[in-house]
Amino acid sequence: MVVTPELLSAFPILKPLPQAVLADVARESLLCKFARRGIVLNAGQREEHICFLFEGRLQGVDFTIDGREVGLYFVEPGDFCGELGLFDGGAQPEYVIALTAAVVVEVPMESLRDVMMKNPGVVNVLGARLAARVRQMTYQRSLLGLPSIAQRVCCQLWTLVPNPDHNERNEAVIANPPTHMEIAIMINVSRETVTRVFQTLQNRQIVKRDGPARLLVNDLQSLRSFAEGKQEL
Amino acid sequence: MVVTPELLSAFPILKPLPQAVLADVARESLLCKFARRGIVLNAGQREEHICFLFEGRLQGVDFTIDGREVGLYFVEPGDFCGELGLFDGGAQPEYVIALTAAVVVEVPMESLRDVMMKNPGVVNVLGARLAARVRQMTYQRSLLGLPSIAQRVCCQLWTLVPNPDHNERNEAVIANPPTHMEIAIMINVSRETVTRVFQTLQNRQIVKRDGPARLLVNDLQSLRSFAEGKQEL
DNA sequence: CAAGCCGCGTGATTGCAGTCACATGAAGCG
DNA sequence: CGCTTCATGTGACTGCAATCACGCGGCTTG
Repeated sequence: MVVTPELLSAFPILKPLPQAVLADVARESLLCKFARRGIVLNAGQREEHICFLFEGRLQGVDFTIDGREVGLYFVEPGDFCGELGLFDGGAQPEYVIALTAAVVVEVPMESLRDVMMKNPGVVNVLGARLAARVRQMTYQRSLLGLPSIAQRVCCQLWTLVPNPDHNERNEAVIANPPTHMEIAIMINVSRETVTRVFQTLQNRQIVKRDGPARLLVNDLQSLRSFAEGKQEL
Repeated sequence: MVVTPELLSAFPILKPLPQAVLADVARESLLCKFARRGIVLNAGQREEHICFLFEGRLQGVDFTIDGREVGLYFVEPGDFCGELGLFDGGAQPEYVIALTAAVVVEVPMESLRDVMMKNPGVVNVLGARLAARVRQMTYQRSLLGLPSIAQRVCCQLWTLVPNPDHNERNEAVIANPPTHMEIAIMINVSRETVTRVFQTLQNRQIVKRDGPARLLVNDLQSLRSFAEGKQEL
């Protein structure tokens, strides 16, 4: 499908680029749709494109030596993934799969590498993004150190709440929430355990399902205090 | 203490730089010694230097909300840490502490940033290093997904074996090995559990202590098959 | 040299989350 | 429209690692 420069400029990282460059990149890019559970990026291969997510939710996953699934990060609309090879030419280390039906713009790695070489600003932005990724992974790792399982679930839920809502209001909506299983592999617990924590949160009216594609958080402040361990579930 | 350009060129990342540049950087750098448990980098602050490790072993550590220590990575001689701020100007996310007495070259972030701007090659090398860091964190995260605790310990031990020895011979030496506690926080287990696994490994003559500062691995292949889950402990 | 600290070793106990098994209900699909 | 698949809900059981408590020996340190 055709990709317009306007579509590309919807992504914060690409927005600062001059129109002419955007047009070039757009010409070489592809608009792809993925079904739920579709494989967006394959591990082990030298993937030939960077994926910009327009709609839906993706998850980076890895597998342990014995075949267990491990969740690494979520990708939200406006963000991208698969950029590691830009820096070292190496293979994609982890799989990226679609958690919901998703719309993705695939930009060839080569064209982005060219843009990167010519526009010093882009290198900096991409470097900053990679740094942010390291920070996020560090945070996620510290989550795994929490001894209380319920706290882990609440922390993960808290990170799924759109940032602007964190302090603003006392309720929020999480669109296209991950399934219990998908949350479970992020925080090293079993699916049933996540279900049981959600059950408790629902009983206390802290969260509420709103159809299959929306999760309401009624009481952000309570969720927060559980996440921070100020209150026990 | 005085830092010579020759000392700097002992580090693979700096080696390719022209002598003149190295001399400039050397003039602004400091040679620091840290005692065991010394704090090399502080979390939360905007640290003003990158630390190149000359001798000893460092560990990046974070803390959970409730104060538990979490191990993130080890730094070996020839490597460096604290570079994240170079990319996004942000604060150092985690602490870095000395596991053994250590000799460190502290290069001011500003001078390295200058070098980076002027030598496009350096940006690429630093970018590649950051990418390697992401790959390493991904691997470490997948370790945590392993259901068998003994396997986790063996995997971590395996990563401590110097790379060149991996396939070469059937024995190896780990210099300045981390304590059981320091290994424990890397893989989310208790100190006692690490001790018990080591006890088993010693009984089977797979590893052996050689004084306080050296750990002998007698049977690399066995260690490997435990790490890969091909054999149960 | 004595004191104290620290890293390591080890047993007993226990609680908690993993696992298994199955029910239920909603959503996709031919 | 019926069938299947998948996400979720829930109870019973159990095993395993965390925790606690303590001993031991070596190293620093005053």
